[in-house]
Amino acid sequence: MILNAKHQIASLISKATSEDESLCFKSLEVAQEGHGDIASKIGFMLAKKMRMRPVQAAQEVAEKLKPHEWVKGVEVAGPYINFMLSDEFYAEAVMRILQDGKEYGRGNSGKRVIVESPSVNPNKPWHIGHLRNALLGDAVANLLQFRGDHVQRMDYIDDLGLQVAQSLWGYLNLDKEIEGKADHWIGHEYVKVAGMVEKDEVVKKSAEGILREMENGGNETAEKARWLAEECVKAQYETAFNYGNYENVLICESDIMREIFGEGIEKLKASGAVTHETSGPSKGCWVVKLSGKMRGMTEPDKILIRSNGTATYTGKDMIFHLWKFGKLKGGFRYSKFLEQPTDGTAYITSKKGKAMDFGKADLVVNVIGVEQKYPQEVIKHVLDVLGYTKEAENFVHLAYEHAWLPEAKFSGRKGTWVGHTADELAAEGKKRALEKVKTGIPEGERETVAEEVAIGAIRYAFLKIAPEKKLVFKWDEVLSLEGDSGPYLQYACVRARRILEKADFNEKVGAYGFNAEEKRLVKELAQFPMIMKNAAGKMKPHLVSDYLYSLSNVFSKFYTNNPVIKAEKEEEKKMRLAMVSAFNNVLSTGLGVLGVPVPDKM
RNA sequence: GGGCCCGUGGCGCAGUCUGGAUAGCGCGACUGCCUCCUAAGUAGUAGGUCGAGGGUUCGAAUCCCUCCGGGCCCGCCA
Repeated sequence: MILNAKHQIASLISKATSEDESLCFKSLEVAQEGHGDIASKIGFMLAKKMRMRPVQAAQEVAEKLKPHEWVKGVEVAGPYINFMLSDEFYAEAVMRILQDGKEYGRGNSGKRVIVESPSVNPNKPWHIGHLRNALLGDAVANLLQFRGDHVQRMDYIDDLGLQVAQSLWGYLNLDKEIEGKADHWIGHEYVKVAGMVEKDEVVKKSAEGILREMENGGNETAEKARWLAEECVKAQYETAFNYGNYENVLICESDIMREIFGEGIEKLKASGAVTHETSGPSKGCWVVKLSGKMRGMTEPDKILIRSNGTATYTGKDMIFHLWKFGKLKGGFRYSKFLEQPTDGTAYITSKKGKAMDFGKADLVVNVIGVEQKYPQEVIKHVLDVLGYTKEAENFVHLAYEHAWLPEAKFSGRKGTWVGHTADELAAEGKKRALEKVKTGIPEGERETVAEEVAIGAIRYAFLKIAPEKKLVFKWDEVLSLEGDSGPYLQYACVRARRILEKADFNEKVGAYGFNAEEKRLVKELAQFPMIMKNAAGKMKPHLVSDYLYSLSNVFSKFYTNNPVIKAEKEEEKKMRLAMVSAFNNVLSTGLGVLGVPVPDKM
């Protein structure tokens, strides 16, 4: 709605100045406190052209402005023109939100999008670094869905890694039975075996033998490895579900190798983009020549196929991306993996299964650590070389900085994740929240409330900071229940809902004179569509967090000083109820995108 | 050697893309506010050379250049 107001005002300025409407629009911003509602810096922009100083230019323009029902007043403040919006605008803004309901601010872009996340190796539980990836991926997927994209949440499972082979070696030779939660068990097993491998050449060779069998496929060891990997992923998904995450499809590396790799590599070879080296350091390899085309690298080539005929990680990923963009004829078959509590079935690539409509994306978003920036750029570059210019543009590496502990970085091999897994974080959060839950809440509901508060606090803590920011992990900050935190937003939402429960609300509201705090609230609400569109375009959930926090802040101030149910006049009560309902609508939608749950009470 | 990211009150951040009015917020510290819709709230006080220096501009935290500090990357690992 604030956009509509800006367009109206741009039109007024355009008529007054005969300047292009888009230029006038560009001069507008949502004003800060004390400078009206919408401010124009058109004075600066036209000063030179009009051969006067900005202050005079603003004065000239202001005098020629025609009235509009949404504009109550115009004030020239030095070089700025400040517009005060009318009660009619505010009333209409509130009604618009109520009419649109859940659809308010939603787009209809209709793009096919793949969001790849979190792609955690299937040999350990999620630690807080993986959690950051998963939450970012989930929130970005939600944001794009809100924009109207058709989103495939895709999880890449590296079931052919040495880590899985080593864990399997431990399973076969040491313990033979999974105890407790599979991801934790496998994680410990891996630490144990990795330690042995360092000292014991026989173990090392044995584990490497397992890896070879896995890569060859079609044997009992490979089946077993796949089974173990899936057990681990299922356990990791328990963690995911606890945090409210879900996936649509899991793509296993073993299936990439079996189903699409051959076609992909032939395509690359035939395209001429990949060449076979007959001399030099990369003799016998298939490489992409990058000399002079990519900055920041010493070696001019990137090897996709090694001289022994096997594929590098980048080689596999390259072909995976040809598939993601629908550039291969072949594809996968899928079978059901898990029924998810939040959003239906997750499918996994498999030998049998059925064909399904995954892939063929217009836009690919990879949520991957910043340390993989270079191989990701290689893929983007090769797409471009292959003539897939549009696809190269629509290949996005959403890089995030890692989260680590004050004392050390996480290492799967060394087991530094022990005591700092996403599971333990949720448990600790719940414990802390339980201490704060009001005694007035019945015993049976306290656990649920504490869980929702904890998950909300953690999700918000991760999502409120920009992904490129390093995150040195401190329990107290992530589990904060006050101030700029998840529970603050939940609390505002709960208070709003309680008011709505206690009062009869009829959407028909007559003419009304808004006070300053009411205007602030409505103005904030009216910016929601603009904020969401911007956040989706940039794929930055923290812009949503920021907005929702300041919205809740404005609501809290409104709440403190403006009684709703006990409002003095009937019109006042009606309009305030409408505002509270609009606030509840916007905040609930926004929290939904962030995946922050709202408890019934707190 | 080259490339990318970060540097904003004691601590943690937003704002930088798209330059504008006294640089916002949270934590921590201090002082107030619950006979009134949930005080996980709210009102206020103290605390800042926006890493440094130059440049562009009527105007720079924001754009350009140089430098400093921290991190990541430049593999026939993934």
